[in-house]
Amino acid sequence: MNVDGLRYDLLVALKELPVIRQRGACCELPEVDEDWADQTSDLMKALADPTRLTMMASLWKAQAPICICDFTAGLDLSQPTISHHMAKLKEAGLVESTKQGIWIYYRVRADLSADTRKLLAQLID
Amino acid sequence: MNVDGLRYDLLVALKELPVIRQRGACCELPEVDEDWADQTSDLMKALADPTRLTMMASLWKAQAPICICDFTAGLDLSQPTISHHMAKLKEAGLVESTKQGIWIYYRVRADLSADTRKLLAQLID
DNA sequence: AGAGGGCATTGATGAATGTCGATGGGTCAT
DNA sequence: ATGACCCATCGACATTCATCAATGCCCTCT
Repeated sequence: MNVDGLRYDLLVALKELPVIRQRGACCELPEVDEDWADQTSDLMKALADPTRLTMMASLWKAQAPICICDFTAGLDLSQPTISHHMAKLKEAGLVESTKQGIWIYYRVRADLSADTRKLLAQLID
Repeated sequence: MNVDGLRYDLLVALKELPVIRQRGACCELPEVDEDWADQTSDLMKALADPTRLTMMASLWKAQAPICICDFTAGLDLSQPTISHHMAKLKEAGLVESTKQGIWIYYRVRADLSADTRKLLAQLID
């Protein structure tokens, strides 16, 4: 059954289908802040790797500083690669480090925003 | 002031610092599920792009199907690029599509897990 | 049937990314 | 001071990714 070229069963299937569309005519999109998209995608990029996610989850669960050497020993990757991934987490503002003799301890950044903390909790817990 | 080669101010700064460490000795890491890391990083990768985040936020806010042509008209990218990004969101299981005449409408997947919904709400709202 | 619009797919290209070996700076024990 | 250990940086390489032009399929209107 057709009415103006639209099938009613699909109209039902599509909740709140926009207006009857005409060729070449487009609708407006909801406003999405460009800066938000850029910043949030940067955060997602920092977490878009299994190794970094594992590191972040370890630090989150430990609630305490962890030495880089523990990651180097525990994860099956070379030391430069571990260092590189941790540097990315640091660059993203997710972790901070403290030197302790010959060791360097990393921890979840103390002044992380509440939003970011909720996000991590939602991801990891 | 030094005691056993450790400075007290750093001990204070580092809550719950692990045991006094010896050279060559490493500690155990909190358990992090490997499958969780792989799956979650895949989800992060799907969201690790400003364009895809904008699309996802539009669909999330609209709470209704949106025609691809609206994204093509609204975002400053070529039609194949828009199509490519939407295909990635679909492959990640975040959106679903319905054909409607010559148009294709996308929406947030109806059977999205509660966890993923919470994550998106945390990100977008 | 023919024309034209909407969208996915393909192929190509430049940029970004993950990984490692080699190197170097810094710290501690001998 | 010398050696050993920890870690970051550099250079190189292979892979992945974002992007676009060209193409083709499907749908609708005439």
